[in-house]
Amino acid sequence: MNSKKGIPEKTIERLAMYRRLLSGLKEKGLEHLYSHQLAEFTRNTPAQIRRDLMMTGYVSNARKGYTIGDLVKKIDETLAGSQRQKIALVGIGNLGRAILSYFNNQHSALSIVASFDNDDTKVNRVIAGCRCYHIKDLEAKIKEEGIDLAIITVPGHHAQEVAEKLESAGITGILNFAPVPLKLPDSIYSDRIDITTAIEKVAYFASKIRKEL
Amino acid sequence: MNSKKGIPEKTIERLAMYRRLLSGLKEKGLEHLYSHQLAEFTRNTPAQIRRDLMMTGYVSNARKGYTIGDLVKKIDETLAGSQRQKIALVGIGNLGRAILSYFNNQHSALSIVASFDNDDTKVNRVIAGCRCYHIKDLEAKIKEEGIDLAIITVPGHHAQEVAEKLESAGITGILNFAPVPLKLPDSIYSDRIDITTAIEKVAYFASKIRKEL
DNA sequence: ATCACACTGTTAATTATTTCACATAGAATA
DNA sequence: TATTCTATGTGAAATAATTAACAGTGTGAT
Ligand SMILES: NC(=O)c1ccc[n+]([C@@H]2O[C@H](COP(=O)([O-])OP(=O)(O)OC[C@H]3O[C@@H](n4cnc5c(N)ncnc54)[C@H](O)[C@@H]3O)[C@@H](O)[C@H]2O)c1
Ligand SMILES: NC(=O)c1ccc[n+]([C@@H]2O[C@H](COP(=O)([O-])OP(=O)(O)OC[C@H]3O[C@@H](n4cnc5c(N)ncnc54)[C@H](O)[C@@H]3O)[C@@H](O)[C@H]2O)c1
Repeated sequence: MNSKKGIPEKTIERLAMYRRLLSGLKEKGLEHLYSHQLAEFTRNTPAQIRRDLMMTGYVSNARKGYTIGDLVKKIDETLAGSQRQKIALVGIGNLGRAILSYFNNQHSALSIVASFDNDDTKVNRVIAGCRCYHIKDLEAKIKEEGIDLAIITVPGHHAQEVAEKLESAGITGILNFAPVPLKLPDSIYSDRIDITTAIEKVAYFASKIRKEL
Repeated sequence: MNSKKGIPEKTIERLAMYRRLLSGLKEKGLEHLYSHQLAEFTRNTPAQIRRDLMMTGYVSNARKGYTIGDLVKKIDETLAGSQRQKIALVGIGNLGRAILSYFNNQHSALSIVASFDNDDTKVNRVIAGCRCYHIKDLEAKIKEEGIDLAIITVPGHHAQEVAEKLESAGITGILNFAPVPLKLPDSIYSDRIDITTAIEKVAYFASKIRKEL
């Protein structure tokens, strides 16, 4: 019933964030809130909030604001969060392990069900309930488990090669932490988190602020 | 000589990325490249590249494309990367340690010079050449070392409190990994990396692609 | 020395995102 | 029941970001 054609990327990001925040508030016993309250929590404007929530098709009952439970449910639907999706993580290094142990405690609809490495000393280790397989078994395992998504945390110069393996294994979405843009067909959605760049950006704008004062 | 008023955030991010990529290419012996080559490497359009590089004020010599060395230097200037900035990292957990050991091997103008935790068992440990101090010494240490920036990797419910400590210690830029938006005055630039949200976004668009095919 | 070519720098057009502003709705009050 | 009042949903306006288009330029070929 939802699904116009095309919710903006930025809105999707914010919806995911609203959902997490709202779930937290619900657990604290809060039942209703207004756009300006959510705006306060998330550090943006009430207008933005309303426009974002509009995309979910949820209709509040005006005077009392949004009913948190229903809203969360509606965001779930919108984000297709109702469907379970399985994730593979490739590269059990420092970052990979951090993400693995963090993420699998958090989530419901998404979970990391297998990890891969090319280092034999890591194969068969179990971290956060998730076993590490050798990279050579990647395709078989992904097909066997019906895994849809992947997180890449291998060194930069291996990222493209790993991405291509994931592609031929049938993965449709990749989140890449390696500092290298991936060349992939449009039939795969891929996004990158570039921590170094993010720090450099903070450095730039912080130093700009310092100069202006 | 550069510094119009206000290079867009997105451009700053891309410039930082171009710089890293170009530095790599230079080390491999490449001296010149065209906007369409850099576009190929970074997975975007030549027009975008040219527009971004325009902001640095660098002028290429038409027929041969950009001289990589000079271009990197110009990006350095633009990103104020010439000035050294010191960084503090708060929260030596899984993620904090991963970032610390990664980042301090990488960079020249930016480095993490101190870390902080409230867990006594972590205090005084040295990771990647960086000593961990007790959080109660945060303000003193930051002032003593002249630290400008901070990375927050503490659990969500401590992030705001830590951010406020950083604020009163005089920090002007924060990169926050906790899944909580921070309330801070405009005199501090703060950005957030939200890994969970990023995965959810990939899940959304990947499943959208699957449906459309 | 001249020409032709391929790529740049930049302005203009397009597209995406955010903000504004207001008519509408529906609880609460009397 | 009628009235008031605050917050919503949404078109329209404003702003930001990307893409296209093209005149200009220096290089290498002739
Ligand atoms: N650690 C960080 O905070 C951080 C920050 C920014 C970016 N990154 C990027 O994330 C990636 C991982 O960083 P890290 O610090 O965890 O590195 P790491 O060296 O600790 O881990 C890399 C892991 O990948 C495995 N690996 C290497 N080649 C492989 C292959 N072909 N197939 C499967 N596994 C392979 C290695 O065995 C190792 O376990 C790197 O690309 C790094 O640039 C990390
Ligand atoms: N690990 C990940 O991949 C990941 C992914 C997404 C988000 N995050 C976020 O990053 C943050 C850190 O994650 P983590 O997995 O490293 O957690 P962690 O529990 O391993 O580490 C947290 C560290 O912060 C310290 N700490 C707690 N309160 C503190 C305080 N008041 N002052 C100073 N130090 C304090 C703890 O002692 C611990 O060392 C969390 O907010 C988490 O939500 C982590």
